[in-house]
Amino acid sequence: MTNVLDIYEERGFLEQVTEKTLVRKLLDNPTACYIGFDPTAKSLHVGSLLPIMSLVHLQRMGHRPIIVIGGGTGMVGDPSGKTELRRVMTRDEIEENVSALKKQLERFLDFDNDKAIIINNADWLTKLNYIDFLRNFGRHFSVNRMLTAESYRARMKTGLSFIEFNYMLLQAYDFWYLFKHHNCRLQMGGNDQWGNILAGEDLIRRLERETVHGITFPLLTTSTGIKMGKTHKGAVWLDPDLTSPYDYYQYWINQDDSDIGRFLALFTLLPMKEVNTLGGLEGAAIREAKKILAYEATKLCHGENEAQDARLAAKKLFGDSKSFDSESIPTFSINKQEFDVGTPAFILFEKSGLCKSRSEARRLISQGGGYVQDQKILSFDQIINTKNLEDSSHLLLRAGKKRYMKIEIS
RNA sequence: GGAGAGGUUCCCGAGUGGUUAAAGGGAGCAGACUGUAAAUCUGCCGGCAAAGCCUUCGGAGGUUCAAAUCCUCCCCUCUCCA
Repeated sequence: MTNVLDIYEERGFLEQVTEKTLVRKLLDNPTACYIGFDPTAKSLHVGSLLPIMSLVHLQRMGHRPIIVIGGGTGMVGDPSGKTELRRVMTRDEIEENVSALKKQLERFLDFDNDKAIIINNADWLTKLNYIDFLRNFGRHFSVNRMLTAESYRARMKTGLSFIEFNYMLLQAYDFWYLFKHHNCRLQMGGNDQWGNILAGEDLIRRLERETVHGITFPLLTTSTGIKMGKTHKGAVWLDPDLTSPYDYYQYWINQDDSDIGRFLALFTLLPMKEVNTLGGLEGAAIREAKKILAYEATKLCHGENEAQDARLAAKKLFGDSKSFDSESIPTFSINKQEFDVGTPAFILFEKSGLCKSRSEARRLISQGGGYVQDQKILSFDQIINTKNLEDSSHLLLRAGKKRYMKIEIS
């Protein structure tokens, strides 16, 4: 049987490992492994996909993923990767997010019979007593050591508050808690978590004289060096209400050529043979690989049907024979009366959500980036009404080359 | 607690009484070129039915015909000292 570690290695998941031979040995047998997720938003986004995929592989190989939602640590704020003090969230906000995230993860992992579990660290962290905590756990942390951690060193210039400084202790405590209660001997996370993971490993060694392990993943940036998952609309969410499966599919298909091979390995479950073949494509042929990446990634997140719809919509909108009727193109409804009267183009663009403001819509159209039924709109205040429909039953607006919006008349 | 520096539009960062919706860079958007890619070039990049008007430079007041810029108080951050 293959060891997950080999899968990770082959697919490019590994950045740092505490000790490879020992981790491999550990993973020869079913193991509980934890990853923490921040409840700072009500949905996970593409940036969290890498850890999620790592758990998918883990579970497929017979191990047990433990997802820790940082409801407790979220109240403190992880300084890693942040240049500024994080906003402190209220308990209610966090609670709400915790349940939303749980739902999303269920798409990727099987939680039946506790094959994977989700827990909120607020359950144990909020019960801690300060003095007891200091005496029993705080004594094992050397401030001198902590200050050498990259995450803290980076903050020495810009400032670091005491509440954030404690984050590392809490995450270490998490690891210890999971070790005690769930026999968890492995923690994974983004490379910015390395220091926190080591702190936990260290704590468990001191308290329990046991060796546990950690793995970190590379922090993904696109080839252009930008953090993944941002578009002009903001983050790319896994929640279909925040980012439609159509947009999700489009996000993947628009990735840089040079990222495709790497992303296929990380974000799909295709066999590596296939990944390597697709990743080796060059020139325009890469588009085929992108289609597969987009389809597979959408399928994992939203299911097969949604992925097919998104693919079909893309084919219709971007293929040779353009057609404008597809189910999964983002749609905006307008009532018939209002439509018959007519609306200036820039207002329609703003209303439908294609543009964030009317000014933006004006600019777009003035610069020649606004289309109705594939016809360029010549002036921003051109009236759009029934006449533009021609034979069609609905209207298709386009912003730039790639963003579409279907207008339905109801 | 003391001394100093600072908080500017998504981010970085200029600006120290009118010519400032605020330089420059990054990100983003559009056009050209393409392959729904990258690179490159060009334009845009607070809002508004818009050659005008309105709102922005940590917050609240004040001086002035005129304030991001000057004064007062407050809040926050950093550096050094305790």
